[in-house]
Formats: sequence, structure tokens, C-alpha cells
Amino acid sequence: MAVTIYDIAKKADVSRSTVSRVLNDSGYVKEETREKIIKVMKELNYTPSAIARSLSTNKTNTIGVVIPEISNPFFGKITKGISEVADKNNYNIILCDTNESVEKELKALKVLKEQRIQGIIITPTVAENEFNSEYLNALENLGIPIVLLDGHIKYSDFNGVFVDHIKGACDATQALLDEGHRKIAIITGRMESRPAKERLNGYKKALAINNIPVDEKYIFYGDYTHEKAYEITKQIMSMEDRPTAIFVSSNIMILGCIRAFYEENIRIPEDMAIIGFDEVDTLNIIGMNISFVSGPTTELGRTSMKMLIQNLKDKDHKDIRRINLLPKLVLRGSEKRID
Amino acid sequence: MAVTIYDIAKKADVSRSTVSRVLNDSGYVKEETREKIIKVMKELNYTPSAIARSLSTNKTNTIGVVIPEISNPFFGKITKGISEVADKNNYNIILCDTNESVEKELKALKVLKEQRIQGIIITPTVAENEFNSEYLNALENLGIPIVLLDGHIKYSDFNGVFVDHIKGACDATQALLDEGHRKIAIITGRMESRPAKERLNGYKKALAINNIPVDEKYIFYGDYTHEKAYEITKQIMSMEDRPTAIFVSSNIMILGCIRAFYEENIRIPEDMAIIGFDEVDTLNIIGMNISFVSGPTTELGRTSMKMLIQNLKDKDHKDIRRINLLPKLVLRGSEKRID
DNA sequence: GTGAAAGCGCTAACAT
DNA sequence: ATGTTAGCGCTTTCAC
Repeated sequence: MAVTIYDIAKKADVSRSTVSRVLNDSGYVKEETREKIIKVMKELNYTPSAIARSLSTNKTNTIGVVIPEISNPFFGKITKGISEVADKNNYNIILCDTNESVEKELKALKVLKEQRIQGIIITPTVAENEFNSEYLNALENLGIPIVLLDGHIKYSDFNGVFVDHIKGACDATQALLDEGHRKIAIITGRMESRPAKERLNGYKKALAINNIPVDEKYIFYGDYTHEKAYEITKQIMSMEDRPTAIFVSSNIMILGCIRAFYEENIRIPEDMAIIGFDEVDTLNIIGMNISFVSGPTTELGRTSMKMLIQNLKDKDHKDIRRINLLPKLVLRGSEKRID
Repeated sequence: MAVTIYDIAKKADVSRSTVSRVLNDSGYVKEETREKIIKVMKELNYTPSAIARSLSTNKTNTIGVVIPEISNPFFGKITKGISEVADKNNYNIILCDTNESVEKELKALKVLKEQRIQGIIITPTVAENEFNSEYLNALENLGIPIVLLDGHIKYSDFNGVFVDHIKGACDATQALLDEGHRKIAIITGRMESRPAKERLNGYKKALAINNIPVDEKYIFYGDYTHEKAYEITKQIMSMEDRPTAIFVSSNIMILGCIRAFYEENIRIPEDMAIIGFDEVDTLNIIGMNISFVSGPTTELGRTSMKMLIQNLKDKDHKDIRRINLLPKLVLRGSEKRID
């Protein structure tokens, strides 16, 4: 670790600036000198210090990624997308898993600021409806480009990349309608979350477009857990005027539904049609053929990193940019109507 | 970003060293002075530069995590474990996803060295049987503690944390034997990989212990993909002297098996018993009740980070430490023998 | 208890 | 085409 630019300079019998020049491919260096310096670097097994360079240039080429739960495949895929683009553009990623805790998130912001990261991609844990001024302050005080990843922050106007949950839910519901279903239930997510609200809106929108009145008794309020979805599904199965299809507005929850069906020997789609929001790879692989609308997860990550890089490039451009990515409908048969 | 220790010093009317002292809680500072300095820091919204500190102290408090595929939930969980422990000990994580490419891995090592990380946790992509001297060199040249994560490197002797695949496979097979199964098939992983080899060994060991001869016709060589496992399963189902149970030695592959069963209306465990290696959460949630042996994934991450921290603490202690974590057997009924 | 000064490894004018 | 020099923001002896 001891070998520095100075050692190289000494051994190659040049000045440190010349070494720095070949290091950065900047300025003129005689080919001969360059070769000599490079040779010495190899001999001494020299690796420049990004730390020293950062201090000097005031650039770290590092960004922060702040997400609630890296063990959740959803965020795994997102991080993958971010990583791909970051790598191509030679940015490093400092990963912060906040474990859905606001304190951890605040700590992460502090640490990242100390590390002088140049930009940040964040999926805020703070619920969108409860305003947290300390949090907003921390974020704004970073003084660097911020890209929100499918999560808003109250009273803020950061750039961001989002999924069009309304469109997705609307498409999913429409797919059921197209099959002739008229009594369509929805299992929502936690209604404090924006995606849950928007998905419910999308569901209602589809019904409205088709002149079908919204029937409150078909709206079931879930909480994103499979346990709750399981309960709800059981409840649905015992309804008098039972729906013929269910739009399940999250990937985890659809698992609870399937379990309930399984236990009650309900066949999909013969006895009950179903369509989910966000794909569960496993179900597809084992051949269950469940239909989904699916947010382009990895793409979400890629897009957010691209946006961040743009922000990093033209600092002046202060317009707020928001991109809504459209979910894709993947029909595999579980939405069919079979009488 | 502009505000530095110097600004604080000036405004608080002290020297930079005094400010530094309160920053690091080192040396004596009069309570009065300390308070004043802290006040000024708040007023100026000061955040110390970890970069400058790193340069000065030659410590970055940052480690590198190099893994092949962050979107794979297995590595997501591992990273989670690492992150937990890192966070508690105030280490930052630079994440490098190598996409299973050796070049990317080499690039990652280079970048991490430039960043002067203090230690590294790595699941090498390089196949264990093909020696890559450039790679080994790069790793050794880091000159920092290295912890291998469930992957060996030929001709090297780094510290590491591993899963006891032999024990796991042996336990799984034993569970089938305990149910009275005698004709037990195995679907292996890619045989170039150590886990695949070890799991096959564990399978054989269990048979040997029970004085049951290994029957080559029951050994099926898979490649970790669900497609291949699907094919193999179909093949098994059409065997003349068909086994009564299958040990499927990876989590992805068991999905292929289930698909094949599904298509052929094979019931688990009535028509075929099955047990897998590494849990698939989804299957459990939808109520399929598949039995597994499961490596303690998140714990693997935690343990590796703990080991790294230890190595970071006592640099002299040069013993090679290797920890084998034991997989846990989770029986849910799919291993049963029902005649 | 506090300050002065050197130094960490590099970059970037400015000279030459 | 190359060298000199002054930082970048902090820590750390060593004085006082």
C-alpha cells in the first residue's frame, strides 16, 4: 500500500506531475517517458489512491443506494439495474439497507454525506403521508442530485422514477373484463402506501371505463402480507354473491390467495380467475401459469441510475424530471373466464 | 459542501486541532470550548469529510462485497447479513456485482483496491477447478483481509465461511431413508462446482451409512437450471425401476421437478417423495409443503462479516480460519413414504 | 487545555 | 514536454 505517486516519480526519474499526467491521460507526455512510467508502475505494483484523488478533485465517483430491504428480490433486481449502469459509467455504489427503519435511513444519509457521494438513489421508508421534516432536511442538505425510486416524499420535489401503478392496475382489471368477468374483487395493499392507493384507483378506473359500478363489497383491504391475503381469500370464497375473478394487487399477497385456493380445491381459472401485480418468478417456473401486470423492475434500477448520471452531468439543468415506467401485462391463462 | 474544519475553527475562535479533538472525542477539551465548537458545527451545518479523514488516517472503514448476482435472492439474503453486521460496526459497503464474469470481477478488485477498502468478502466466480493466476494474484495483491463466501479458490488459503454441503445432503438423504425409501434418486448441480460435488458425496455417504449400494442409474446430472431438472424428472418418471424419492440438490432445480410432476399429475409425496437443498420461500407460502435442507443464508453473510471484522482487528493473527455452517433440515411432509 | 505545523497521496494551475 | 508549488480537509505529534 505504501507505494505512492512519489515513489513512481523518483524511480522513473520524473516529477509527480508527469506521473499524474500519464495516470489521467491528460496533457502531453513524451511517448518514451510514458512507457517508462508505466513500466515502473507495473514493477512497483502501483495502484493509485482514489481517496487522495477524491480529496484533490472533489469528486468521488461514488453514489449511494438507499433501499429498505436488499433481501427482497424486488430490490435485488433494482440494485442489479443500478449496478449495471453504474459499472458502465465507472461509478461505485455504497449500499445502505435501511431495514425499513427511519433512524437507519437518517444514519445512512449522514454517512453517505460524510463519504462525499455525488448522488443518491433512494426508496424512502418514511411513509408518504406523514411528513418528517428532519428527514426532508437531511435529504435536501445533501446538496447532491437525488433520484427517488418508486417512492414519494411529502412536500418535496425530487427527481424520480416511478411505476405507473394506475395504468398497471387498470390494464389488469381490463384483462379480466375482456374475459367477460363482471364481478371482480380486488385485494389492496396497505392503503397508506401510494402504490396501494394508485392500484385501487386503476381498478376503479377500469370499471368506470366499462360502465360497471364499483361495488364496495368486492373491495378487500389487505396489508401486503400473504397471511392477510389468505384470510381475505377464504372470506371471498364464502361470499354469497361471490366474484368470479380477483385482482390481487401485490406479488406477495397472491401467494396467500393461492394457498387458500389450494386448501379449498379451487381451480384457477375454472373456479376463480386471478391476476396479480408484479410477477412471482417461481410460480411461472413451476407451471402455475398465473397472469400478472409487472413493473419493469430491473429497468427501474437502470433508469434511475441513468437519470442520476444525467443530473450529475448538467448540474444547472434544474428542471424536475419524473419518469413513469409502464408495467407490462403478461397473460398466462389465469385470467380466463370459463363457465 | 464548502464548510471545513477550518471554517469551524475560525468561527469558534480556536485552532483546527481543537475542532478535530471534539470531532474524535480525543484528548482534552474544556467543556465550554467543546460546546461552543459543537454549536458552531450545527450552525454551519458541518459534515466532516470521510475522504480527508481516510487520507490522513489511512483507514476508510469501508469493505468490498463482491458477488456474482445481487438479483438472486440467495445473494440478497447474504448481503443483508453482511449489511447488518457492517452497519453495527460502522463499516460501509461498496457493492460489486460481477454478473458471473471474471473480467468484471477483476475490474471490481482493481476498483476496490483504488478505493482503499480495508477488507473484502467475495464469492468468486472463477470456477474452482480452473486455476487463474491473474485472478489469484489480484486477490493476494490487495494486501487486505479476505473472506471467502461459500466458494474456494484453487491453490489459495484464504479465510472463509462455508456451508457444509456434505452434511446437508447427507441429512436430506437420511430423512428419506428414515421414511423407508430405498430407491432414491439424486439430481445434481453442475459437477464442476464444489457444492454439487459435495452434495453428491453427502448423498452417497448417507446410502453408505445405511448399507445401501449406490445405484448409478439413480444419479442424474443436472446443471442447476430448472429446465434441465424438468427434463430429468420427466425421464425419471418414465423409468422402469422408478425411484420412490428424489433428492434435488438445488432450490432452482426443484421448481423444474415440481413442474414436471404437475404436468404428469404426480402427487407429492403419494406418488413421489421429494426433498430439496435450500429453501424456496414461495413454495412454502403457497402451501406446497416441500421439505428442504437449507443453508443458513443470512447467517452466512453475518458470519462472514464478523470474521472479516476479527481479521481487521488483529492483523497479526495469521491463522487461517474457516467456518462450516450446518444446514438445517426442515421437514414438511414431502419426504414421506406412502404405499 | 490548546495551538502550530507537518503530512496523508494526489491534482492542477503556473512556470519553464 | 516536464517540473514547481500550492492546495484538497483532516489527523497527529510536539510544543507551550
